[in-house]
Amino acid sequence: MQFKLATWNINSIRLRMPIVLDFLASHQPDILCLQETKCPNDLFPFEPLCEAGYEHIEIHGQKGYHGVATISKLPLSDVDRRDFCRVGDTRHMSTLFEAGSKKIRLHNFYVPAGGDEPNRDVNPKFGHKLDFIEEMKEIHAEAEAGISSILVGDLNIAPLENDVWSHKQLLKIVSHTPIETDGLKEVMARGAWADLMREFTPEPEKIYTWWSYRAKDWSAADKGRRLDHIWSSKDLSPHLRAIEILREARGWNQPSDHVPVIAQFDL
DNA sequence: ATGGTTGAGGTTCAA
Repeated sequence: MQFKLATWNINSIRLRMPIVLDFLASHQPDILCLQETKCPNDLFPFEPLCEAGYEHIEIHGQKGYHGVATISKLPLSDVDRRDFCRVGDTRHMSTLFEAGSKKIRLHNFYVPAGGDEPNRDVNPKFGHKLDFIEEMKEIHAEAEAGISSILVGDLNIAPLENDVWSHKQLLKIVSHTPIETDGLKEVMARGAWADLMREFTPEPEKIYTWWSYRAKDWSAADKGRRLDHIWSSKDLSPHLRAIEILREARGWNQPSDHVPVIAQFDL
């Protein structure tokens, strides 16, 4: 079967509902993972999503900040909401689903942005980010016998040189500092994860999923970064058919600063 | 070197 999975940092699900519904109608992913829903659980807009054909929805939200949601046409089970760094943030949720002959554990992550100063001695938010990455090293793609894994989300790190508009100019900018990029590569190596976006589009081609709101003309300047990721256990790599980064979504009405990334599999 | 924009939910913080 064809299986289509999307991930998108939505920066407020309630404000963004019109473009979420447009996106679901036009691209019809089987599962959409959202980050930064910024929505308390009791205010989550279940009804319009159910009406759009997404009857299986799991959420992990809080008031004002963070928040992840996994919105699915397929049944979701065995939901796990893990409190990384034990600070009470809603930054992770994993679910289990079946597609074709595969059972798949799906991790949905929103990694801390880390503030402006890349020094944990003066910036506790950067320390939190590094601690979060350290804890992510425990997440293994082959953790459960007979179950494949996919990990998606806004990881707030652009690990490779061509994941940013200028490697040299961003080396001291949070999201592309060596301590972060090395840390994320170690998460991938230890957990036996495959970087599906880069398997489909190898370096040196530049790929971005985020453009700042602060640019005068985001598209002309094109100072993007690849902060959103789709990883999988290595058994799923041969089943990948396509990756699509929906750059046009950055130009939609009242856009998020991140765009959806879609992976298509033949399972 | 600095400022630029957006969102939530208040009169500022986080991104």
